[in-house]
Amino acid sequence: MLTLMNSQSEKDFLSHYSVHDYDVPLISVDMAIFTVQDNQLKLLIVKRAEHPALGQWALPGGFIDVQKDHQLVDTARRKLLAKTGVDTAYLEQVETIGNAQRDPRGWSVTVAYFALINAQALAPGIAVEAARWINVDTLSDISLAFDHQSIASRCLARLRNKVRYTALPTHLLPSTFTLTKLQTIFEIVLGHRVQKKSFRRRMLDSALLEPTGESQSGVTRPARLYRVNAEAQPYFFTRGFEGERKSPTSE
Amino acid sequence: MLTLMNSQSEKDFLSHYSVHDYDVPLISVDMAIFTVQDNQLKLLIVKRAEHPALGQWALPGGFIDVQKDHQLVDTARRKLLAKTGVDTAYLEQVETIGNAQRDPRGWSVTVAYFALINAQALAPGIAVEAARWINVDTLSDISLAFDHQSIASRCLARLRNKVRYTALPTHLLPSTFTLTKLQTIFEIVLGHRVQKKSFRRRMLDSALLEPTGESQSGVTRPARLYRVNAEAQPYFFTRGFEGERKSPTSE
DNA sequence: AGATAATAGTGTCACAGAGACAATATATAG
DNA sequence: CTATATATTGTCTCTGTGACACTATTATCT
Repeated sequence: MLTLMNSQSEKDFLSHYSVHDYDVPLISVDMAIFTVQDNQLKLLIVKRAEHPALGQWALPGGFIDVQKDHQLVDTARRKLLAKTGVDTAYLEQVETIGNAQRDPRGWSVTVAYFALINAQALAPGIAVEAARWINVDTLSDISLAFDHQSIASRCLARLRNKVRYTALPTHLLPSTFTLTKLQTIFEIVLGHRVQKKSFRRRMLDSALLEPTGESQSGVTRPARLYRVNAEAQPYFFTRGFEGERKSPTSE
Repeated sequence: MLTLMNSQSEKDFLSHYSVHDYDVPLISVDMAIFTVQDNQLKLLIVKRAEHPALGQWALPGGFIDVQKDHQLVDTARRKLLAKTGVDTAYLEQVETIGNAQRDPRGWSVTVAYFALINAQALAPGIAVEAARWINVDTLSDISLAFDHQSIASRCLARLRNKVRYTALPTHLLPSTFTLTKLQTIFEIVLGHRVQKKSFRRRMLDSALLEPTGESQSGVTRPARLYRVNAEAQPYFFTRGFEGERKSPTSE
């Protein structure tokens, strides 16, 4: 009953189909990999080892391997693992850009992801020479291949925006952490201070965290350790951090 | 100085490059086109005229035309125009899905967009037989080709979520409208009622709208007409609609 | 042992914006 | 002039953030 007006069966159609009969765009995956080191939010860039843009700094990325990659995010995961040695990270698709200008090879589409990784999990020796962590604040000073600077900016904007009303930055920390550590990470990512009380209220009321029962002892009062609550669903706070309420110096 | 270890120049490289030397995925654009008719949020589906999945209902979509389309969104715009006759619509990229299973032709990537159009702008006669507007509430009862049901759900979820803290539904109305009309559209999209006062406060305080100075006269008190403020930047409310505060029937 | 320094954690009020609900305003129709 | 229907406004409550000060707990110093 599916024959309809077209007498060719789907099976016949598929047996003669080849993507190479068409003028197809390139498709790739590019990644903005973020971590926090030295109290700075940093982005990984790599030096291109192949044409085009050989020798230029760029975001890690590459083509889909239709044999190895079961789905799109696997391509991202594979690139992440290759460049950082990390296979447990938060990955989020940000945007797909496609046009005829962005790559000299022709019409090209790239799917941008961002990843958050814990700096402690980084394999130390990997690709030191061909890779660099740059402070995101210096992103605008740096020249990257293709449209990677713009892609990186978009990923950063998405991250910063999302941090306002989710608990994403937990992924930038080891599996257990103190609330003060977590707050510091939030502040680094957001780029401004937040009120201690507001921060703690949010985190503790949301049930996103659970206490491990242990404390981190130091030279001062020990801080309780927390981990991410495994049962917690992705959670959106009904209000974001609002930033400062009164600005005494500016009207 | 860009010669490096690789003696081939980028020009040489590009002159020998062909995308057809590689195993590349298919890439397409699929769209969830929404409008409001008869006080219902509706989604456009079309009957497939070609293999594969010939004769099945699906989301409008298709391949990038590397000649006609300057960028990805142009593909979406072109498909939208072809199916609805509408060329002024709100378009937003939602998600890109890629895997080996979703299309029988092989590894396939699709970029999903949603569009909001004003029902009054619809060209009446276009493709009536091969297209249908379905109520989004019946989406789960309907079988669509490929993974289009899942894509449509994601687009709907994105739309509903975004309506909570933006003024997107203005795009579902003609260029001038009353606040009551706008509120009704919000309620239809959100799927629940909102408080009249809250709604008006938000809209009027945000400066997203500006009064036309005119009123719509009817059998009762005339309602002021508004239009979208052209200078207004995309605006996110600091709080979303919160829904009902007390639920008297459920504890 | 007691004082000090330093960070962890809490109490409390002000404030903004949403929800609830009622009151008032302004058209047309009869 | 009155009734009806919808538009528009007033005002109180409620929730969650910002501000800021206060208390708690540890190690170290004297």
